[in-house]
Amino acid sequence: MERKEAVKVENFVGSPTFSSTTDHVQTSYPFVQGFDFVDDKSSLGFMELLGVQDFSPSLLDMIQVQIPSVQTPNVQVVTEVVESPPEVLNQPATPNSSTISSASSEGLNDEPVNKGADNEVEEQGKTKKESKPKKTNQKRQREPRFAFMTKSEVDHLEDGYRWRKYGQKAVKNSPFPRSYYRCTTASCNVKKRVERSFSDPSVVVTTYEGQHTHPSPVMPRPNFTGSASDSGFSSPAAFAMPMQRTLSLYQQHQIQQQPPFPLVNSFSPLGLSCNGSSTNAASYLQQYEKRFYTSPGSALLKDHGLLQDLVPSHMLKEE
DNA sequence: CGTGTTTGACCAGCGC
DNA sequence: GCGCTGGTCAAACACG
Repeated sequence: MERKEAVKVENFVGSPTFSSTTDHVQTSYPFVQGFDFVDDKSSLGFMELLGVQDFSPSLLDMIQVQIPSVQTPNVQVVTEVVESPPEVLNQPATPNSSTISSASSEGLNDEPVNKGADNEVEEQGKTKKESKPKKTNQKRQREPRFAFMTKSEVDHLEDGYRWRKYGQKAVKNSPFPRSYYRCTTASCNVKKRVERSFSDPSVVVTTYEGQHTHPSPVMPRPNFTGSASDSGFSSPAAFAMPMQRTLSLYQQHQIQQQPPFPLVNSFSPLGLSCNGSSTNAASYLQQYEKRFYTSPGSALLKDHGLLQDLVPSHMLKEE
């Protein structure tokens, strides 16, 4: 099954069908409200999962951007930053600034998190019942999460990392199940959830949680100076995550001197260091901006986690 | 044999 | 307290 998907991903990347263009690519940033398919309760489950509750239409309008297609892949991405508790999101949003977000206390603690998956694994030779002295008085803490929508036939999009599926649950009011994946690399507890939009079955919603503590194990570091030909990719891991779109858009905004949203999260949701207590979307943006614009080539090459794994090298080359 | 998926059961959080 | 739901575990299974 998974293998079949992998094959499909390859086709997804390289096939002429995929490279054919659509009229536009719609990209929404970076609030949950950006999920324009959220129009019923079925999707709310996901929104709740993301910890967002306010779905203001006006905000939605504000953050949605449509850009004309220029070599636009048939992909729709809605990038999203979800790293804040709802109360933080309710902060007055300045239209120009990246509204978004904000500091998230959630999951950014240095404190060891009692997540059932990590260290617990070793101790879990015992029965499940007697172990799991999980959270005591503290609420469950989560890593910052980043979600984006991708218009794709396949549910599990290749992103250069290796994932192990550890669960699948039916989503309330949705015919499509949600799959849970964990990074297979030891000591890396990045997780991701994949589900298909109920309203638009062609849209896959992927939510990443946590940060990779390692480079992509699948894709050899591409040589951005020309390793990837125009004809294809040497690795399936070079899946052309529509991030490229956001990058372009980001640059557009730069040119227009219009403070963009923290698209940085859409480039590399997990590749940035966000271990600070004051981490927020804006600071992500600043971080990325700094790295990207001070040394575009090297910054991208160096360590952008998903970015360099998701964005085809020939795309980056163009940037 | 190693790796990954499937799937039922379990657990915690939350609302009532 | 109870029921619902999301998230996770882990045994069984499939596959190369």
